[in-house]
Amino acid sequence: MKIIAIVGPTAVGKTALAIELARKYNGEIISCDSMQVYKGMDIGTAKPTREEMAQVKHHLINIKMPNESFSCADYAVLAKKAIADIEKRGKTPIFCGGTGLYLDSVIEIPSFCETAKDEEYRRYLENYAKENGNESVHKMLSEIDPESALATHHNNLKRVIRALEIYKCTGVTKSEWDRRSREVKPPYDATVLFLSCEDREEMYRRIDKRVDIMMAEGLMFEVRGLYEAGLLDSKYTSAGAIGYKELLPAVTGQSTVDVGVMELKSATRHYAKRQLTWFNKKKDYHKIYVDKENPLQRAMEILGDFNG
RNA sequence: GGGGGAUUUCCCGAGCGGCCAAAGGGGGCAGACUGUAAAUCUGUUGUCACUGACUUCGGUGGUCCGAAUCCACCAUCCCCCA
Repeated sequence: MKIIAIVGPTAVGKTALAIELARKYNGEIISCDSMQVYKGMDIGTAKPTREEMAQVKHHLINIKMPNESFSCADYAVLAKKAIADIEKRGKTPIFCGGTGLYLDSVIEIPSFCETAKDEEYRRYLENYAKENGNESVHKMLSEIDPESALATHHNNLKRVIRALEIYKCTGVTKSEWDRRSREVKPPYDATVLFLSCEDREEMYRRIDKRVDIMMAEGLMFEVRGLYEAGLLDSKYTSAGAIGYKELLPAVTGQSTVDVGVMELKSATRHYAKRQLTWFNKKKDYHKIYVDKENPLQRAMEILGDFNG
Protein backbone atom coordinates (compact mmCIF):
# COMPACT_ATOMS: atom_id res chain seq x y z
CA MET A 1 0.00 0.00 0.00
CA LYS A 2 1.46 3.28 -1.08
CA ILE A 3 0.87 6.34 0.95
CA ILE A 4 2.06 9.91 0.94
CA ALA A 5 2.90 11.88 4.05
CA ILE A 6 3.55 15.57 4.48
CA VAL A 7 5.31 16.57 7.67
CA GLY A 8 7.28 19.54 8.95
CA PRO A 9 7.29 22.24 11.54
CA THR A 10 4.33 24.47 12.08
CA ALA A 11 3.56 27.26 9.60
CA VAL A 12 5.33 25.98 6.51
CA GLY A 13 2.23 25.25 4.47
CA LYS A 14 1.57 21.56 4.96
CA THR A 15 -2.20 21.86 4.81
CA ALA A 16 -2.26 23.69 1.50
CA LEU A 17 0.14 21.26 -0.13
CA ALA A 18 -1.81 18.28 1.16
CA ILE A 19 -4.97 19.54 -0.46
CA GLU A 20 -3.28 20.18 -3.77
CA LEU A 21 -1.73 16.73 -3.76
CA ALA A 22 -5.00 15.13 -2.76
CA ARG A 23 -6.57 16.66 -5.83
CA LYS A 24 -3.73 15.60 -8.11
CA TYR A 25 -3.45 12.06 -6.82
CA ASN A 26 -7.05 11.32 -5.97
CA GLY A 27 -6.34 11.29 -2.28
CA GLU A 28 -7.92 11.67 1.10
CA ILE A 29 -6.15 13.38 3.95
CA ILE A 30 -5.41 11.79 7.29
CA SER A 31 -4.47 14.43 9.82
CA CYS A 32 -1.35 13.60 11.72
CA ASP A 33 -1.74 16.11 14.45
CA SER A 34 -2.20 15.42 18.13
CA MET A 35 -4.36 18.46 18.79
CA GLN A 36 -6.54 18.73 15.71
CA VAL A 37 -8.41 15.68 16.94
CA TYR A 38 -10.24 17.85 19.46
CA LYS A 39 -13.51 19.51 18.65
CA GLY A 40 -13.74 23.20 19.31
CA MET A 41 -10.03 23.78 19.11
CA ASP A 42 -10.00 25.16 15.60
CA ILE A 43 -8.14 28.42 15.27
CA GLY A 44 -5.37 27.56 17.68
CA THR A 45 -4.57 24.24 16.08
CA ALA A 46 -4.74 25.72 12.59
CA LYS A 47 -7.19 23.18 11.33
CA PRO A 48 -8.01 23.21 7.65
CA THR A 49 -10.92 25.52 6.96
CA ARG A 50 -14.43 24.32 6.30
CA GLU A 51 -13.93 25.04 2.61
CA GLU A 52 -10.74 23.03 2.53
CA MET A 53 -12.39 20.13 4.27
CA ALA A 54 -15.21 20.30 1.79
CA GLN A 55 -12.83 19.95 -1.12
CA VAL A 56 -11.07 16.86 0.14
CA LYS A 57 -12.15 14.29 2.67
CA HIS A 58 -10.26 14.64 5.93
CA HIS A 59 -9.82 11.99 8.60
CA LEU A 60 -9.00 12.16 12.30
CA ILE A 61 -9.97 15.77 12.82
CA ASN A 62 -12.69 16.66 15.34
CA ILE A 63 -13.05 13.15 16.65
CA LYS A 64 -12.77 13.83 20.37
CA MET A 65 -13.98 16.36 22.90
CA PRO A 66 -11.20 18.27 24.66
CA ASN A 67 -12.04 16.55 27.92
CA GLU A 68 -11.70 13.09 26.44
CA SER A 69 -8.47 11.23 26.56
CA PHE A 70 -6.56 10.48 23.44
CA SER A 71 -3.07 9.27 22.82
CA CYS A 72 -0.73 8.03 20.19
CA ALA A 73 -1.90 4.46 20.66
CA ASP A 74 -5.48 5.47 19.90
CA TYR A 75 -4.22 7.35 16.92
CA ALA A 76 -2.32 4.40 15.52
CA VAL A 77 -5.45 2.24 15.59
CA LEU A 78 -7.66 4.86 13.98
CA ALA A 79 -5.12 5.83 11.36
CA LYS A 80 -4.67 2.26 10.21
CA LYS A 81 -8.41 1.92 10.00
CA ALA A 82 -8.56 5.09 7.94
CA ILE A 83 -5.92 3.82 5.55
CA ALA A 84 -7.86 0.60 5.00
CA ASP A 85 -10.98 2.62 4.50
CA ILE A 86 -9.43 4.90 1.92
CA GLU A 87 -7.85 1.98 0.14
CA LYS A 88 -11.23 0.33 -0.15
CA ARG A 89 -12.38 3.37 -2.04
CA GLY A 90 -9.43 3.14 -4.36
CA LYS A 91 -7.95 6.38 -3.17
CA THR A 92 -4.58 7.50 -1.87
CA PRO A 93 -4.04 8.16 1.83
CA ILE A 94 -2.16 11.39 2.42
CA PHE A 95 -0.93 12.00 5.93
CA CYS A 96 -0.50 15.60 6.88
CA GLY A 97 0.67 17.01 10.14
CA GLY A 98 3.48 17.84 12.48
CA THR A 99 3.26 15.17 15.14
CA GLY A 100 6.22 12.99 14.31
CA LEU A 101 5.54 10.24 16.78
CA TYR A 102 2.02 9.79 15.46
CA LEU A 103 3.31 9.20 11.97
CA ASP A 104 5.93 6.78 13.23
CA SER A 105 3.28 4.87 15.12
CA VAL A 106 1.64 3.95 11.85
CA ILE A 107 4.29 3.86 9.15
CA GLU A 108 7.28 2.78 11.19
CA ILE A 109 6.22 0.90 14.29
CA PRO A 110 3.58 -1.74 13.52
CA SER A 111 3.46 -2.93 17.13
CA PHE A 112 2.98 0.49 18.64
CA CYS A 113 -0.25 -0.10 20.54
CA GLU A 114 0.58 -3.49 21.99
CA THR A 115 1.93 -2.28 25.31
CA ALA A 116 -0.85 -1.43 27.73
CA LYS A 117 -1.02 1.18 30.43
CA ASP A 118 -1.65 1.21 34.16
CA GLU A 119 -2.76 4.56 35.54
CA GLU A 120 -2.61 3.44 39.12
CA TYR A 121 0.98 2.28 38.83
CA ARG A 122 1.87 5.56 37.18
CA ARG A 123 0.41 7.50 40.05
CA TYR A 124 2.24 5.35 42.52
CA LEU A 125 5.54 6.01 40.77
CA GLU A 126 4.86 9.72 40.51
CA ASN A 127 4.33 9.91 44.23
CA TYR A 128 7.33 7.78 44.89
CA ALA A 129 9.44 10.17 42.83
CA LYS A 130 8.01 13.15 44.64
CA GLU A 131 9.06 11.71 47.95
CA ASN A 132 12.32 10.05 47.07
CA GLY A 133 13.52 12.00 44.06
CA ASN A 134 13.61 11.27 40.35
CA GLU A 135 16.80 9.28 40.71
CA SER A 136 15.11 6.74 42.92
CA VAL A 137 12.59 5.83 40.24
CA HIS A 138 15.29 5.84 37.65
CA LYS A 139 17.22 3.40 39.79
CA MET A 140 14.22 1.07 39.76
CA LEU A 141 14.37 1.15 36.01
CA SER A 142 18.09 0.45 36.03
CA GLU A 143 17.40 -2.74 37.88
CA ILE A 144 14.83 -4.16 35.51
CA ASP A 145 15.87 -2.56 32.23
CA PRO A 146 19.35 -1.07 32.34
CA GLU A 147 19.33 -0.40 28.65
CA SER A 148 16.30 1.89 28.83
CA ALA A 149 17.61 3.47 32.00
CA LEU A 150 20.80 4.37 30.23
CA ALA A 151 18.90 5.90 27.34
CA THR A 152 16.55 7.95 29.50
CA HIS A 153 17.62 10.87 31.64
CA HIS A 154 16.51 10.47 35.25
CA ASN A 155 14.71 13.78 35.16
CA ASN A 156 12.54 12.70 32.30
CA LEU A 157 10.11 11.19 34.75
CA LYS A 158 7.33 10.56 32.27
CA ARG A 159 9.58 8.43 30.08
CA VAL A 160 11.13 6.61 33.02
CA ILE A 161 7.70 5.79 34.39
CA ARG A 162 6.46 4.61 31.05
CA ALA A 163 9.39 2.23 30.71
CA LEU A 164 8.62 0.79 34.14
CA GLU A 165 4.95 0.59 33.29
CA ILE A 166 5.63 -1.39 30.14
CA TYR A 167 7.47 -3.99 32.14
CA LYS A 168 4.78 -4.09 34.80
CA CYS A 169 2.02 -4.58 32.26
CA THR A 170 3.67 -6.97 29.87
CA GLY A 171 6.45 -8.64 31.77
CA VAL A 172 8.73 -7.62 28.95
CA THR A 173 11.19 -4.83 29.11
CA LYS A 174 10.78 -1.66 27.04
CA SER A 175 14.10 -2.11 25.33
CA GLU A 176 13.05 -5.63 24.39
CA TRP A 177 9.77 -4.36 22.96
CA ASP A 178 11.65 -1.79 20.98
CA ARG A 179 14.03 -4.39 19.64
CA ARG A 180 11.21 -6.64 18.54
CA SER A 181 9.31 -3.81 16.94
CA ARG A 182 12.32 -2.92 14.86
CA GLU A 183 12.36 -6.40 13.39
CA VAL A 184 8.86 -6.13 12.00
CA LYS A 185 8.66 -4.54 8.61
CA PRO A 186 6.14 -1.73 8.23
CA PRO A 187 3.24 -2.76 5.99
CA TYR A 188 3.07 0.53 4.14
CA ASP A 189 5.20 2.05 1.45
CA ALA A 190 5.30 5.65 2.51
CA THR A 191 6.86 8.56 0.72
CA VAL A 192 7.38 11.31 3.24
CA LEU A 193 7.72 14.92 2.17
CA PHE A 194 9.37 16.99 4.86
CA LEU A 195 8.53 20.66 4.42
CA SER A 196 11.19 22.76 6.01
CA CYS A 197 12.52 26.26 6.00
CA GLU A 198 16.10 26.91 5.03
CA ASP A 199 16.29 30.23 6.83
CA ARG A 200 15.47 30.01 10.51
CA GLU A 201 14.66 33.70 10.74
CA GLU A 202 12.16 33.27 7.96
CA MET A 203 10.52 30.38 9.74
CA TYR A 204 10.18 32.45 12.90
CA ARG A 205 8.72 35.31 10.89
CA ARG A 206 6.12 32.97 9.44
CA ILE A 207 5.24 31.75 12.90
CA ASP A 208 4.82 35.26 14.27
CA LYS A 209 2.64 36.18 11.34
CA ARG A 210 0.51 33.11 11.72
CA VAL A 211 -0.07 33.85 15.39
CA ASP A 212 -1.12 37.38 14.54
CA ILE A 213 -3.61 35.96 12.07
CA MET A 214 -4.97 33.53 14.65
CA MET A 215 -5.53 36.42 17.02
CA ALA A 216 -7.30 38.36 14.30
CA GLU A 217 -9.49 35.34 13.64
CA GLY A 218 -10.62 35.35 17.25
CA LEU A 219 -8.39 32.91 19.08
CA MET A 220 -9.12 34.74 22.32
CA PHE A 221 -12.83 33.99 21.93
CA GLU A 222 -12.10 30.37 21.26
CA VAL A 223 -9.96 30.07 24.35
CA ARG A 224 -12.50 31.88 26.48
CA GLY A 225 -15.26 29.67 25.19
CA LEU A 226 -13.41 26.50 26.08
CA TYR A 227 -12.50 27.89 29.46
CA GLU A 228 -16.06 28.84 30.28
CA ALA A 229 -17.25 25.42 29.18
CA GLY A 230 -14.83 23.88 31.64
CA LEU A 231 -12.88 22.21 28.86
CA LEU A 232 -9.56 23.90 29.45
CA ASP A 233 -8.36 22.10 32.52
CA SER A 234 -4.76 21.06 32.86
CA LYS A 235 -5.87 17.54 33.66
CA TYR A 236 -6.82 17.08 30.03
CA THR A 237 -4.24 16.33 27.37
CA SER A 238 -5.84 18.90 25.12
CA ALA A 239 -5.00 21.67 27.56
CA GLY A 240 -1.35 21.20 26.69
CA ALA A 241 -2.00 22.58 23.24
CA ILE A 242 0.04 25.61 22.35
CA GLY A 243 -2.07 28.73 22.21
CA TYR A 244 -4.59 27.67 24.78
CA LYS A 245 -2.32 27.39 27.76
CA GLU A 246 -0.48 30.60 26.86
CA LEU A 247 -3.65 32.63 26.42
CA LEU A 248 -5.54 31.27 29.40
CA PRO A 249 -3.99 33.75 31.88
CA ALA A 250 -5.19 36.58 29.65
CA VAL A 251 -8.69 35.11 29.66
CA THR A 252 -8.81 34.82 33.43
CA GLY A 253 -7.32 38.26 33.89
CA GLN A 254 -4.12 37.06 35.49
CA SER A 255 -2.09 38.43 32.63
CA THR A 256 -2.49 40.55 29.54
CA VAL A 257 -3.23 39.64 25.97
CA ASP A 258 0.08 41.13 24.84
CA VAL A 259 2.05 38.94 27.19
CA GLY A 260 0.00 35.93 26.16
CA VAL A 261 0.69 36.54 22.50
CA MET A 262 4.41 36.87 23.14
CA GLU A 263 4.42 33.62 25.02
CA LEU A 264 2.39 31.95 22.35
CA LYS A 265 4.86 32.99 19.68
CA SER A 266 7.77 31.89 21.75
CA ALA A 267 6.24 28.50 22.56
CA THR A 268 5.46 27.96 18.90
CA ARG A 269 9.02 28.70 17.89
CA HIS A 270 10.33 26.23 20.43
CA TYR A 271 7.89 23.64 19.23
CA ALA A 272 8.90 24.17 15.63
CA LYS A 273 12.53 23.63 16.58
CA ARG A 274 11.66 20.35 18.31
CA GLN A 275 9.82 19.27 15.20
CA LEU A 276 12.84 20.08 13.06
CA THR A 277 15.06 18.04 15.35
CA TRP A 278 12.70 15.12 15.07
CA PHE A 279 12.24 15.18 11.32
CA ASN A 280 15.85 16.02 10.49
CA LYS A 281 16.82 12.69 11.93
CA LYS A 282 14.78 10.81 9.34
CA LYS A 283 17.19 10.11 6.55
CA ASP A 284 14.63 8.78 4.12
CA TYR A 285 12.33 11.80 4.26
CA HIS A 286 12.39 14.10 1.24
CA LYS A 287 13.17 17.57 2.40
CA ILE A 288 11.59 20.49 0.58
CA TYR A 289 12.67 24.00 1.43
CA VAL A 290 9.51 25.99 1.36
CA ASP A 291 11.36 29.30 1.32
CA LYS A 292 13.51 28.56 -1.71
CA GLU A 293 11.60 26.21 -3.96
CA ASN A 294 8.07 25.65 -5.15
CA PRO A 295 6.66 23.01 -2.80
CA LEU A 296 4.04 21.62 -5.14
CA GLN A 297 6.41 21.38 -8.07
CA ARG A 298 9.10 19.77 -5.95
CA ALA A 299 6.62 17.38 -4.38
CA MET A 300 5.48 16.22 -7.80
CA GLU A 301 9.06 15.68 -8.92
CA ILE A 302 9.65 13.49 -5.89
CA LEU A 303 6.40 11.63 -6.23
CA GLY A 304 6.93 11.24 -9.97
CA ASP A 305 4.36 9.02 -11.59
CA PHE A 306 3.19 8.02 -8.19
CA ASN A 307 0.03 6.09 -8.26
CA GLY A 308 -1.55 4.81 -5.14
C1' G B 1 20.97 74.26 42.39
C1' G B 2 21.39 70.47 46.76
C1' G B 3 20.93 65.18 48.51
C1' G B 4 20.38 59.86 47.50
C1' G B 5 20.35 55.43 44.18
C1' A B 6 21.67 53.00 39.87
C1' U B 7 25.05 51.37 35.38
C1' U B 8 27.12 43.45 35.13
C1' U B 9 28.23 39.01 29.78
C1' C B 10 22.25 38.97 23.78
C1' C B 11 18.09 40.45 27.70
C1' C B 12 16.47 40.38 32.90
C1' G B 13 19.18 39.81 37.19
C1' A B 14 22.74 37.94 41.44
C1' G B 15 27.58 39.12 42.95
C1' C B 16 29.98 43.74 46.77
C1' G B 17 38.42 42.51 47.59
C1' G B 18 40.89 36.53 46.02
C1' C B 19 37.21 30.16 45.50
C1' C B 20 34.38 35.15 39.15
C1' A B 21 34.31 34.26 32.59
C1' A B 22 31.01 35.90 36.84
C1' A B 23 24.61 32.37 40.39
C1' G B 24 19.66 32.07 38.49
C1' G B 25 16.04 32.95 34.75
C1' G B 26 14.87 34.36 29.65
C1' G B 27 16.36 34.15 24.69
C1' G B 28 19.67 31.68 21.09
C1' C B 29 21.94 27.11 19.41
C1' A B 30 22.20 21.75 19.55
C1' G B 31 20.08 17.16 21.02
C1' A B 32 16.80 12.97 23.07
C1' C B 33 12.10 10.80 22.27
C1' U B 34 8.27 3.49 20.50
C1' G B 35 0.59 4.93 24.86
C1' U B 36 -0.01 12.34 27.99
C1' A B 37 4.36 13.96 22.23
C1' A B 38 1.67 21.27 20.59
C1' A B 39 3.90 16.84 25.88
C1' U B 40 8.37 15.56 28.59
C1' C B 41 13.52 15.92 29.09
C1' U B 42 19.05 16.99 28.23
C1' G B 43 23.43 19.75 26.79
C1' U B 44 25.56 24.32 25.44
C1' U B 45 25.91 29.79 25.27
C1' G B 46 33.07 35.76 26.03
C1' U B 47 37.46 34.52 22.68
C1' C B 48 41.35 31.26 21.47
C1' A B 49 46.43 27.62 19.73
C1' C B 50 40.58 25.55 24.83
C1' U B 51 42.66 20.47 31.48
C1' G B 52 45.82 26.49 29.87
C1' A B 53 45.93 31.49 28.06
C1' C B 54 43.65 36.01 26.75
C1' U B 55 39.76 40.04 26.79
C1' U B 56 35.09 41.37 29.84
C1' C B 57 31.23 43.76 34.63
C1' G B 58 29.38 52.50 31.82
C1' G B 59 34.44 55.54 30.89
C1' U B 60 39.27 57.19 32.70
C1' G B 61 42.78 57.18 36.47
C1' G B 62 44.07 55.37 41.36
C1' U B 63 44.61 52.09 46.09
C1' C B 64 46.11 46.96 46.80
C1' C B 65 50.25 41.15 46.12
C1' G B 66 45.18 40.94 43.97
C1' A B 67 39.13 44.79 42.05
C1' A B 68 32.88 43.50 38.82
C1' U B 69 33.58 44.39 44.06
C1' C B 70 37.39 50.08 47.45
C1' C B 71 38.64 55.62 46.10
C1' A B 72 38.49 60.00 42.61
C1' C B 73 36.69 62.32 38.49
C1' C B 74 33.59 61.97 33.99
C1' A B 75 29.06 60.10 31.32
C1' U B 76 24.01 58.38 31.31
C1' C B 77 19.45 57.13 33.93
C1' C B 78 16.09 57.22 38.31
C1' C B 79 14.25 59.31 43.00
C1' C B 80 13.85 63.23 46.80
C1' C B 81 14.41 68.44 48.31
C1' A B 82 14.52 73.32 45.66
